[in-house]
Amino acid sequence: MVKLKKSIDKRNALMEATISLVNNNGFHAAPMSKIAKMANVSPATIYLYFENKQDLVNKVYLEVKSQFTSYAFENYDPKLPVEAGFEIIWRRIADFKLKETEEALFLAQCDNTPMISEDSRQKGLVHLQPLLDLWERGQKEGIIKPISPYLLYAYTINPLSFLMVMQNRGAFKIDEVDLEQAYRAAWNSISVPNRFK
Amino acid sequence: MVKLKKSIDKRNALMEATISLVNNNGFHAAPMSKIAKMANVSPATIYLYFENKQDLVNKVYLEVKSQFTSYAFENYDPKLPVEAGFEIIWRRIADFKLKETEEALFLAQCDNTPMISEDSRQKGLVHLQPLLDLWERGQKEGIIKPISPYLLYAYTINPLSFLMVMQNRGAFKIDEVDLEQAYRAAWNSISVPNRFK
DNA sequence: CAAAACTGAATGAACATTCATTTTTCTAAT
DNA sequence: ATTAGAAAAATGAATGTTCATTCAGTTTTG
Repeated sequence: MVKLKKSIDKRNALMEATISLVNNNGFHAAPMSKIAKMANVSPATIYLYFENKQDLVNKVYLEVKSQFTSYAFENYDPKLPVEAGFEIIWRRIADFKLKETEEALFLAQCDNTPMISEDSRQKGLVHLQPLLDLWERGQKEGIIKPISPYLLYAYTINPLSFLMVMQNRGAFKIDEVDLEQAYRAAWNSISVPNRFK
Repeated sequence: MVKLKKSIDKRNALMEATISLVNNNGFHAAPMSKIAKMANVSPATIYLYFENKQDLVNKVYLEVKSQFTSYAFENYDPKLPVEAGFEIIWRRIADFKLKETEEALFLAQCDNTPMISEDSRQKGLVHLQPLLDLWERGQKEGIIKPISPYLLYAYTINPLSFLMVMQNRGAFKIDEVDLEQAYRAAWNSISVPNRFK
């Protein structure tokens, strides 16, 4: 696509409309016509900014994923000790999932749809590297269990997605106490037990 | 719908076709016409067994969910001590998710689609009660942390879904060692730490 | 031969995408 | 500064496809 100086506002409105509609009732409930209407734009205009629906959704995905990782590492310093660094990142991720619900919910919707290409998923993961590096350092120092990063992710980050979705579905409400307990659970699951602490 | 003595074989074939097609590429890729073709049946025949697509999918969901819970509690005895009982259930669930991949994947697909009604979700949860009871008993005995069952689920069962999906996506392969580590992570996250054990 | 089960083709709605025009913005010559 | 007119943006309606569901008729079963 040739670089054009089209209105960035319209592009943003389209992306936000996409997020909002997908959140509301899944990809199923986000036809191009509705997206256009919500963004106050003609359906045909979408195709000036995006190649097609796949392209639109994947672009939104990458944009939101990037917001997510920026947020997660905002006040992380790789020179911090392992446990402190982990807690900072974990709490930022929790914040994002519980406060930026629109964005977090959209990402959760994307996790399971074939609308997102393998390529986009791969790209979306790249910016998570600082967390993987931290874990590796923790393992070298004998603080974090020597297990696959997939396991580390499954037991520390993924539960937050589940809790966020449940909270959004109205099943229950996460308060400060729950969050504290969730952090303890996450850390206990991946840290090397130390009975002499 | 009036009770008819229609062939149970056709009904089963339709359910299996649904699972297979949904797994292959999401609900998006499972049109009634394809489901019918895969079950060697006319599209019109589906409507002799199910009211409509929603009904079909929800019935399959409840059926598979029920298979899942039967499997999970197959050799569980509520009189077992808490930790032993938990380990038995956890390992059965892990087995189901990692060996009965067709069924487990289908359930994961269902977790995020608006095609499944709130009512069906509710019904699907009912048979999980023995696990909730076990957790409650563990909490009374001071063995399991006094935290919300949603947290307990998020940190012990949900990670298995994540790992299953990742394995199915080819991202990595769970071996015996991973499984052992996963169990330790799950138990460590919810059990009351005991430094004198 | 009647009731039940089943069928392929037809119907109509929803949707992504394109197209022929119109509207807006930009440029540069007066 | 103004404005002609070219380029860029935007549009609503049209197109063609896919799909769930229905219907009129056929086949199977008891």
